[in-house]
Amino acid sequence: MDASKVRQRNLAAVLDLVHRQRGITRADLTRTLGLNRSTIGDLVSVLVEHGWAQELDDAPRSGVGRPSPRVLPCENRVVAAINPELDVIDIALVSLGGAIVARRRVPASVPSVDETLSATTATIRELLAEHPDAELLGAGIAVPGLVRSDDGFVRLAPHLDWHEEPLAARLAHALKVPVAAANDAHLGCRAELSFGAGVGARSLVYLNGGPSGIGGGIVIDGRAVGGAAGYAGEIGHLSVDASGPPCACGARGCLESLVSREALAAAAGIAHPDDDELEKALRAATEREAGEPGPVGEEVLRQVRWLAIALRGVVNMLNPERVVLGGHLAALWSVTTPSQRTAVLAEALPVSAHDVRIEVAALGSQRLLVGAAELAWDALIADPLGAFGEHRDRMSFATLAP
Amino acid sequence: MDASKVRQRNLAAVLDLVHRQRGITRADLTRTLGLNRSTIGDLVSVLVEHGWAQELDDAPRSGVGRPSPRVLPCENRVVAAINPELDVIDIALVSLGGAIVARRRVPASVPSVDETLSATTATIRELLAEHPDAELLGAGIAVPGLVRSDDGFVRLAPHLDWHEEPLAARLAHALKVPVAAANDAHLGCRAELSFGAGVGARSLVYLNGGPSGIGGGIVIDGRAVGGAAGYAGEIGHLSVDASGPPCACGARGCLESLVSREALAAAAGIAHPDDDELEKALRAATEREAGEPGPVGEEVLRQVRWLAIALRGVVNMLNPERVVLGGHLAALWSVTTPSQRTAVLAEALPVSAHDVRIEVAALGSQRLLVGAAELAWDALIADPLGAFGEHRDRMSFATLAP
DNA sequence: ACTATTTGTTGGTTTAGGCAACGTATCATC
DNA sequence: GATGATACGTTGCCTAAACCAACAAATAGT
Repeated sequence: MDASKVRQRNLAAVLDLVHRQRGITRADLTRTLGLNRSTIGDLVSVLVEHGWAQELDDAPRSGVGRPSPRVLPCENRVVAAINPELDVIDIALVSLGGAIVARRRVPASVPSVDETLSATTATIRELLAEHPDAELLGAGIAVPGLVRSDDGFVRLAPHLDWHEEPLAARLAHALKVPVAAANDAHLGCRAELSFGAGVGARSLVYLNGGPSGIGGGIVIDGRAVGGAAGYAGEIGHLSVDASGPPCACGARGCLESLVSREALAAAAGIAHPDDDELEKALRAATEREAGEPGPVGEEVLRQVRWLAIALRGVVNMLNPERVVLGGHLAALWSVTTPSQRTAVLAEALPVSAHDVRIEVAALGSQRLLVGAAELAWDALIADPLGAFGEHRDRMSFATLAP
Repeated sequence: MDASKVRQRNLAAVLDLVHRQRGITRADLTRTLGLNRSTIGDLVSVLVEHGWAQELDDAPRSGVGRPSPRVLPCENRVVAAINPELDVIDIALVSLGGAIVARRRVPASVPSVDETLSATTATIRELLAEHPDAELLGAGIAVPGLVRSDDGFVRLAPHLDWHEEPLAARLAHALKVPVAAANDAHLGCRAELSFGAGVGARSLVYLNGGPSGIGGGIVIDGRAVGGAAGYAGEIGHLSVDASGPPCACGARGCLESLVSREALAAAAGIAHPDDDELEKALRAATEREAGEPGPVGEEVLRQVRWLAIALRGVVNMLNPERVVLGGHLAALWSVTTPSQRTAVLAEALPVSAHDVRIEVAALGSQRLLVGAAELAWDALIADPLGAFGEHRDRMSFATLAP
């Protein structure tokens, strides 16, 4: 830890706040980081010089004293965010500050890696052409599968039928910018942590119900948990019923084989709904059933009970500050009654259960793109000077195996 | 992050290595920390001046070049480690470097907090009198119960019948040194991480089978996970069988109600064994039964299967690098066959299961004392100059509520 | 207008890590 | 055992960067 490392950390800390708060006054930076006024001034001016931030004097006059200028992220700096799905490749440019600058959903049908890469690079080039100011600095990919965190190598994406693909390295090769990849639920978690229902939490557990099952992400001490190789967070494969039905993973009674989108949709009488449709249908059905226990209410209750077993285990193990539910778990949660909700953690250890807030994810359909962008920003924000300047060539690209 | 904080961090990093490696050459410090030779020399000399370390020229001649002196922890600096149990209060002085300097097991019978505190302070005074060189710098308490990490406040220790006790604050008041307290399984985990089966692991999960159930500890990125308030790690209350027997915690089918010391001991035909006796009895019984499935082998198999369900969940959720089993879980593991062992993670996600090492805890009956000492050392090592020198009075004691 | 308050700005100070040159202890070879 | 190569400790100087104090600027309230 020498002086230049200190500089790098402090610059990163300032830029991170500017990014996550989407603008913050210098006075607030001073208070939050505990550094001297003059140091903050210096750090901000370095960031401005290097094109990361701009200062604006639109201070919201908030009391006596000289107004503090707001430091805003430079929005022409963007990263690409990619989320390949079964029927579409979702691609966006996301600016510093987490705003989606441009987005395109490219139709596809269980795209191969080759198809995904060519569609992605072409689309990103188009989007960049339409936004000539935008400066592409990196990219992040949200993959519905197991991704090695070191190098963004896709071990397995079952629904896309991808196996052992050096995805990040190949896209980095094509785009000539650093590319990172991670599991989609991880990145949903990252997005909610930075800009959604997880803002401010130091420890949280995120559970996402997606078409391909239940995934999740874990945050401890403000940092996403990857585990030894990046595969952490597979909460869908927590066992909740030893004698339950077999799961695709080979085990029995996994959470995701008992709490499923399909069963909910079937009970509500609709097929292949998106999250909003599902929630609307569930809400309508439960209102229709009113107090009486009908088939939808029963399915909801059944699923909530299985979810409760998993949440109890997670809360007992990790004592998180917050639990965030996304996808069909958010739909499920939104139609539960207050008494059902309190019952969910009634059997968890009281000391841990008492202060947990269970919340519904906030970012909707932008979540995975924002999360993928966060992943890409991470490396850039961690070293605001390293990404440019004289040693750009020494930058760590994900490398393609020969 | 100003210059003095950098100094503090670097001093802490050096001292931490000296402590955990129980001595390390200056050359190795240089390589490990990536600092300049002259800086390491300076840092070490500061630590020596302040009485934390000593340099010895007993270099294990290991090649050409000028030999590097070894930096050793000063072993007269000690912390007290306390572990109240049902029938005994285990008390020790533990030196920097993690060696137990003196230990006394004070008989007791479900001691109250008052009894524990008076016996503890008296015993520590005796031990200090017997070791006039020893300089007491702090204390750590391993409590079989739920402890708030902020201030070492015991929320509940069911088997001792302690409720809402400001334990650390009261002992700090009596001893006039900073005192920390934490859950015993947490501290077992800390001990194994620093000096036992977890050395070198960046992420590990520790499961301990004790007389009062199954506790645990989680390490992510080399740091113990406390959760929002310090109650994380209660892996014994992970549900493994939705329709299982009721647990004392109010839920059903918790791991610790299906995998228990009592059932193992009963099957082996002994009462109230300690860990070693249990392992010996199990080993003898399984050898006696040889290949044939006897009652002991069946109980072992049954418990291993429940354990496997919990471990599968933990591995899928956290993707740890290592799993360490202690207490009766170590005994259980040590009598399993190779095929039973491979079956344990056979149904976990292969990417996560593939690289996990399952190991048996290494520190035996010293574990909790060493872990409690680690907790006490943490605060001291983090600020080697702060604990002494001019601002000793500004030191953060756990304070007793008025 | 005047004061109190908060914040940005500037120039000098201090802290501590890096660096290069030099001294020193060991090993291998002749 | 001299000699050279190697690795490491030691010393003095250099520099990066955060802090500090004094001053300037901009606001709110009287």
